[in-house]
Amino acid sequence: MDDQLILLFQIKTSSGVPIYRQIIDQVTRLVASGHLKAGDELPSIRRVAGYFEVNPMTISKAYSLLEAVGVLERLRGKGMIVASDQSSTRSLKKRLELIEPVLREAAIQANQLGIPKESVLQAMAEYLEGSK
Amino acid sequence: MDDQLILLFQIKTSSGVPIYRQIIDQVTRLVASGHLKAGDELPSIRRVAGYFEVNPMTISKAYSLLEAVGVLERLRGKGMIVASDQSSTRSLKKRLELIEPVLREAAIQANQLGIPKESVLQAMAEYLEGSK
Amino acid sequence: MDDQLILLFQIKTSSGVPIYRQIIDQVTRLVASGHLKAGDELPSIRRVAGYFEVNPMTISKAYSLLEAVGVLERLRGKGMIVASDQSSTRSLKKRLELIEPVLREAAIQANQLGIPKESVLQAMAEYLEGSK
Amino acid sequence: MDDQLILLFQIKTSSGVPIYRQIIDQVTRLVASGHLKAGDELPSIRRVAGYFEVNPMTISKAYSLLEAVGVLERLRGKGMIVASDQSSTRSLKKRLELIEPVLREAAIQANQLGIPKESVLQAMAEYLEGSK
DNA sequence: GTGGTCTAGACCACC
DNA sequence: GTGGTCTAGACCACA
Repeated sequence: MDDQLILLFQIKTSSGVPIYRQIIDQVTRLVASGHLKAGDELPSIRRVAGYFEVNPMTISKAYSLLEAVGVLERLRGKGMIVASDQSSTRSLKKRLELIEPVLREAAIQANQLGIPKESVLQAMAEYLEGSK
Repeated sequence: MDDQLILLFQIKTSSGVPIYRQIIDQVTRLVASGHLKAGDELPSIRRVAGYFEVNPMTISKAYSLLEAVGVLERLRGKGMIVASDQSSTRSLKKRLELIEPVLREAAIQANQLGIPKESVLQAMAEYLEGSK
Repeated sequence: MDDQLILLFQIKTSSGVPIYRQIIDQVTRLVASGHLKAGDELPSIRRVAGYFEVNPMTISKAYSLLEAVGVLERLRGKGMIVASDQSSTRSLKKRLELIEPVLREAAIQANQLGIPKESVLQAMAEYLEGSK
Repeated sequence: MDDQLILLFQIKTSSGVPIYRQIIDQVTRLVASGHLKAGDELPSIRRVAGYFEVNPMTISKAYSLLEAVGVLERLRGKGMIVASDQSSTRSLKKRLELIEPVLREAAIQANQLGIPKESVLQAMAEYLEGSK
């Protein structure tokens, strides 16, 4: 497992979202988008914990929950790998479902603020380019 | 202070988001969108608490934080009103700043999922209509 | 009683200090400094309340407390006047005692902030000129 | 977090000033004067509450407001630390701004009492020595 | 271990 | 009537 993968993680210590949640969400998306494929190894708990200077228990919790959901598999003595059956999460439809909540929330807030639809979409388009 | 205003609040107990946060967010948006103007009275802590059957302290916490941020003002012995200087939150630019975080987050997630820009904007457009 | 006197009052509705306290403190200082002398009439409760758009009860409370302390006297059907015996509050020593609390508080805060003595005194000197 | 820090707090129950305000003011000054630096840990809510025999919520309120103002930061599951960006409160100029209100108030009162400038400054100088 | 949230109820100050 | 402050104690989430 090389360091490259660790760099795929983006952890913000003070952002309201709990660290283990950030890990879970990002692994889920990396798998759904195909950046991580069935059988790929994940960086060890110790590596991630050391790299981000967080408690190993926190990473462990994230991995365990991902295992419970069927996204990861535990390989005795080796570590965690992406589970074999990930077919269901690859389709565009499935991926759109994953971002539906945050899109809906954004839409609600925009409407409550009375921001015109065009302005919202324009801003969104910008951010989509910017976060590439 | 009539009942009309209380109806502007939408509180969902146990939706993850703490009650006092829901109040804060809604008042902020009502002010930013112009539904609440400088000098407008807010429903009293006890009224809101009674109406939604929550503890007065919970509402008090929300109002106090809104005062600390400068959105509300206290009228001793009378109640809370919208603070006089709200010029900074009215412009479209300022309102766009208020939803920037959630839009950015949505953009990041979409890109991590590898969803094409057009699909995201299309979905967003739908939700904007839907939440009106 | 002319309007001049009303102008001697400075009421800040939103300053933490209760309105009736502001009235009391200012009358006390006006008497101690000799701006108000024994027998002088004070503006009626209605005038003050009307001028500052506050509840007459608030002004009444302040006058009553000043009467209880012996600073004012009630003249049946006429209003309030400065009490006859005010000799004890006129000396410089007595007046210095009146500002001791606020000076001490300022000194404590300055020391906790580690501000050099000279800077504090210089700032104070400025404000003394400015508030004349 | 050792006991040293708790000793930096001075809480006077029932002195007019609410307990949570006393905490806020003292932390603010400790940070501004450099006694507390960015990253320093604060004594836990439970420790302070236990030490002074006050309700944890009271201390929590103080810490929360200090976080809202940007003086403190939360370390999830660990505690509160002094926020990283405190550059704005360190300079002598900024510290002078912090005591400006109380100095101004003192100046106003002194002038209303007609106390000569020299007497005020002399008294102030004494108190500055006395409160060291 | 840490802080966050909420409740139920008390007492106070102000208007 | 209004909000402010505090208590005592419960339960939860996070590390």
